[in-house]
Amino acid sequence: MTFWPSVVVATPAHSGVGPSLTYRSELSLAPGTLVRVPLGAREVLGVVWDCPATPPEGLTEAQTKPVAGVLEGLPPLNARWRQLVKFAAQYYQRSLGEVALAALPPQLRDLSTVQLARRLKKHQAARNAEATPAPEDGTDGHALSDEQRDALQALAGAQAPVLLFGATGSGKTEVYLRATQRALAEHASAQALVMVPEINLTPQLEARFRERFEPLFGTGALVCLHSGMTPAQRLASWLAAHAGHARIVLGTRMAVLASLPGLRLIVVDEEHDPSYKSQEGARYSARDLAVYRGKVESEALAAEAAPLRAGPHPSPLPEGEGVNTPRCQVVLGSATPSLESWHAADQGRYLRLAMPARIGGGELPRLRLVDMNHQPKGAVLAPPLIAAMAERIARGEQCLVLLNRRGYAPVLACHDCGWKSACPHCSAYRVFHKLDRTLRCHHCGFTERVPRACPDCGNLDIAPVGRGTEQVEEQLAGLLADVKRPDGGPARVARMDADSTRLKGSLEVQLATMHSGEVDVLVGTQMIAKGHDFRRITLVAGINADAGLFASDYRAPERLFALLMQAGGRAGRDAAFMSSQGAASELWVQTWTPQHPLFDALRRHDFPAFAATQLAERESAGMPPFGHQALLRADARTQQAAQAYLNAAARAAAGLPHAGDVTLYPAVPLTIQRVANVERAQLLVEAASRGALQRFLAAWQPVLLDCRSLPEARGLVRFAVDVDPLAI
DNA sequence: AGCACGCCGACT
DNA sequence: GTCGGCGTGCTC
Repeated sequence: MTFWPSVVVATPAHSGVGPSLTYRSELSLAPGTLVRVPLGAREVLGVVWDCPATPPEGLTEAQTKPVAGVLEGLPPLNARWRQLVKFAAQYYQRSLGEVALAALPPQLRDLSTVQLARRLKKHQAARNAEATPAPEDGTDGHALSDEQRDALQALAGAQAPVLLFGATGSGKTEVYLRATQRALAEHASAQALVMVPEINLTPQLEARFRERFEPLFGTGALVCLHSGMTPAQRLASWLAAHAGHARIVLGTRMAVLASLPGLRLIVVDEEHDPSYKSQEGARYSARDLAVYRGKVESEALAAEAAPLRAGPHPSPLPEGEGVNTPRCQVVLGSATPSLESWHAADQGRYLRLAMPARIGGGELPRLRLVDMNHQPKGAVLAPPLIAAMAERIARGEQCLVLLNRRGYAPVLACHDCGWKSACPHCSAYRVFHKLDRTLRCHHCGFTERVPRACPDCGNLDIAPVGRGTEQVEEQLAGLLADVKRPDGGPARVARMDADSTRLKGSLEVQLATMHSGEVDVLVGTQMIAKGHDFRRITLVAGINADAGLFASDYRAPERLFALLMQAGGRAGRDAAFMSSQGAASELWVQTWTPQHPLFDALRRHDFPAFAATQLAERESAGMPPFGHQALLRADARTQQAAQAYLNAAARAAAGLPHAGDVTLYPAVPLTIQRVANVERAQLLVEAASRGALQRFLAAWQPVLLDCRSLPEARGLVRFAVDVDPLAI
């Protein structure tokens, strides 16, 4: 007997290959089976999507090739996973195979069936050797606040995704831990997925989870899944999750697509963070997919449970809507939720649970706004801020200084002829890095040694313009040179950004010097605002915080509010230290627009009020979450070609079904028009509803392929659709 | 995406 | 005379 499995492989939507390819097989292959199949001249990894016993219409035996091999020892990917992948592919306008294969560990693609079998055997042996510890009550010694208790109780009965709106320091992590513990206790094969926005944040959360769950489930029960791991580690983690051996998967956005057959809980920590939106390949939102995945898993669990309860042995549990129905809970946590999630909670689609108070009764930092219009001209740091920092250091407290710019200065310029350190490959300036005397383009990576003199006129007087973290570190060291710590030592300033943490392990080293108190002032980019608990910080300063407010991005206020709230949350986290110091924590913000209403809400720590005003503005402008957007992006050798392609695609859209439900805007160049010698342009699509946008995009897809071959689009390098873009 | 086939410039 | 550039086209 012959079967005709339809197999998805990693061909992109624009390759012209349909959603799947049909092969031949002597065996019936269950949907979700991983196979190796011939494709052109090579052999690739594929996922069986369907396996009928009759060939599809119009396909002869001669046109099909046999399946080359089955990856033995791997259970098939289940129907819920396949539904998630199918939804993601459809929603984000990508091919099924591209999403499916991107969700699998890359090494699975390279390994032969024999190599894989060997690897699986090794893992099994290692697992057998590992002893399962005697179960203990892992919650011993972890008292809950009333708010945490209430939140957990509400969470237990929630039939919708939960938006955990918890202030910085309110103990959201403990809620995640308890929710995980409860979910895992439900069933011997139950699994939990916990996501964080950045790789940097995994180590400390991993430590918390290990400490709590290793005594209960052993060392192999928790695995991490993120792009910072080696291919072998990623494969091992993925296999453990897929086999169900891993009870907890902790990872970044990619983890949302992991195979988790026993999934009962999904936590999305810092759910507002833009890192959850993928910016290349399939541009999915891991947060949105988490919500969808929770729904799919819950429906499957309910369908499984329903016939049991209706069966001959009725459940002794109380009857009623939803009571004790097993489900996969989704928890979105943030102190400054995304407006999308906030709006969903307003509408009752999500259950909002608030934890406004800090653990131990600590106060949130007081806002100190510095009007830079009234400060000495050219001052990077206002004198009152310097004085406040000096005072704190003298008392043995620490300060954080936030500046969203790496390097010494964003531009190097010649005052004589007007030369600037432009990148030859991008429409951007190269950043002056004083430490290694280089000019570096942060967009394409092009790096050169700093010229001794102006390359255009030979003038020796070339100077940095503007300031970055390196320069602020240098200036602060000078300004605080005479300040003494309580131990009599000089104040010490350090810097932490992507440059200082590039080497493996250096992040940990820098965090350790901060924790030990060696460092008094830490200057850094966004990365210092996120997650890290430094107990002696009492002052946080955003020194060029509102630069982003002048950008045209309509999400700028939301992002600034979240950043400042998050940064401020680093201060005064240790209530005992604060009361022993007798000092209040402060969040200093240097701004040229102190009258901005954002700061009023920030002063009151009133996110709900801020969200309400932002949502009102969005509603009147028809912006998300009230309207829905997609971008068509084009990369080309010339800006003209990029725009011509986009405008041709827009013209061709006119006759399409559902075209009347969307608005297409003219093509425009991106803010940074050229990167690595590729010209970039985009076109905005707006619709009143998600459904209308989806229907239009589906109809548009083939047109987008056809338009590539138009004469005016000559020079087009690639195009991509970005559904629900974060920036337009 | 890969990888082939295919037609034009600098090297043994 | 070949090696190799990347432009077009196909993959069950």
